[in-house]
Amino acid sequence: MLSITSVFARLKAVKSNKPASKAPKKQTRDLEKSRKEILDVAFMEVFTRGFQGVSIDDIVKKTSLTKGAFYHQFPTKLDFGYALVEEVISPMIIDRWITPLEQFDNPLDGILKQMKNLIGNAPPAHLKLGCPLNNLVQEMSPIDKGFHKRLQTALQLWIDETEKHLKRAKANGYLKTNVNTKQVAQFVVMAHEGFYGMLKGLDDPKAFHALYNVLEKYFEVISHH
Amino acid sequence: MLSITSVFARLKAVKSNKPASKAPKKQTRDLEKSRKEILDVAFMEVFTRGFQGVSIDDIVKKTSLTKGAFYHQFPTKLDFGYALVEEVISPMIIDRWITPLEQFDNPLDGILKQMKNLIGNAPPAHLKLGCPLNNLVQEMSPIDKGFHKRLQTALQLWIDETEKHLKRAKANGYLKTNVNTKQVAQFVVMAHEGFYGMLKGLDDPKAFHALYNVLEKYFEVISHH
DNA sequence: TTGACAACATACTAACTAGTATGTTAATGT
DNA sequence: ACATTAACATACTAGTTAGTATGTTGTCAA
Repeated sequence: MLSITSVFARLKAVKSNKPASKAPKKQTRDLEKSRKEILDVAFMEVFTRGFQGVSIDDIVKKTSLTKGAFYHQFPTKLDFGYALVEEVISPMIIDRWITPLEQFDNPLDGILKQMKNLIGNAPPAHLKLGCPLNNLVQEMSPIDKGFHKRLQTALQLWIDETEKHLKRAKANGYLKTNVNTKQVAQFVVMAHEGFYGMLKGLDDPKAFHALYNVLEKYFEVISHH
Repeated sequence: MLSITSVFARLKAVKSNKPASKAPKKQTRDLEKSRKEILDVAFMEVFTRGFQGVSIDDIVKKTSLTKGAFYHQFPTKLDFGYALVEEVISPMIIDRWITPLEQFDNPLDGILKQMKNLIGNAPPAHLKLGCPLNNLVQEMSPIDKGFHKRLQTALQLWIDETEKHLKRAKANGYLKTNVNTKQVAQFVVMAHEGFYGMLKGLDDPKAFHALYNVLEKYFEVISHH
């Protein structure tokens, strides 16, 4: 049984759950829970085979539900894809790449350390799948406007949240005052996508360290010491 | 030999029914020519809609040929995809990103200038399509071994050829002697893919300059002056 | 308790898909 | 000049696809 959390062990449970939990009500029908189950299963399917490469029949077959439930949640396959971006992938980015930075006094260290944790130490089997967001950007952004819009929003969120921490780095005196935080934030997110894309294409496990070293050196250049 | 010099310029180009320039070689059947026509048309289709998003019927419909010709050339859709990578995309990378560097005494300048030419000055409509190689890497690399192998070869070619010019840069005294040319070559190719992916996702035309400036600054750090 | 409706399940369809089977014709060697 | 075959064209198939039509049942307010 594949789930998001089993793949990304560090990913905490996100999103809402059912209303106030009083008595253990044995619900056999729960709209939100069903939506979560579908999106959870579908995430892995789309992640591994692409949006166009996955059929709705495939998804529901891996679910405890049926096609009726699917189309009760999502009017069309595209709408389902939009929900994937907004309700699964976007929160995941925050959880994996932004929230952890809060623990670092120097966000630059946090960015590097997190890259090492989540990319450098990832098993090759995971690296071959790339980045869920980047995959969808490359595949669906030019094909469908609705996708493009939502993927753009997700990317911009990542950039904006990264910049907040870079501003904090500047305020804390780690970052030189003349560096353009917006530029660096864009570059950092670009590097994430580029790293993922590269490691997906190449098989060389040493490639990460090569890329990482370059980024590290760049960070030194823009840092006070 | 396929030499697609300006693929991007022929977004709207019609098929080139070139009458023989010299001897009136009025061939109505030409295996190589047919292969070229199919791959040429198919490249744009796959480029815009993805490999899985394009059907063989779609492709042949945009061709002067039919399905019979297609399957006479390619045993299966996958084999056709492999040919796309090897016969169209790989030569394109060399044409667009490697060969132009020969004209530069300082290859680092050439890399930056070429990025500005082919990415920075590209019309937004083209940027939205991303990079043909990167698109296929993200979409097909985890799905099919044959694709993965050939895409990896193409990427490695790009890296290796880039490194050759970086070594030349070092020999010419432009690059500091202590820099690892292989690392930098990997980073440069990663940056290309990252740039493309980023600009595909975002709509901001200024994003290129932000990314470019960072890369330029990094090049200064590793350069003699 | 009982409608009433939300949350499903099941069965179906029209369109599309990769691939095949088989026919047709242009080129080529002899 | 003609038989052979490579280079196609045409017609078809079995399987898949997104989406729909319609039936069933759990849940809850009154």
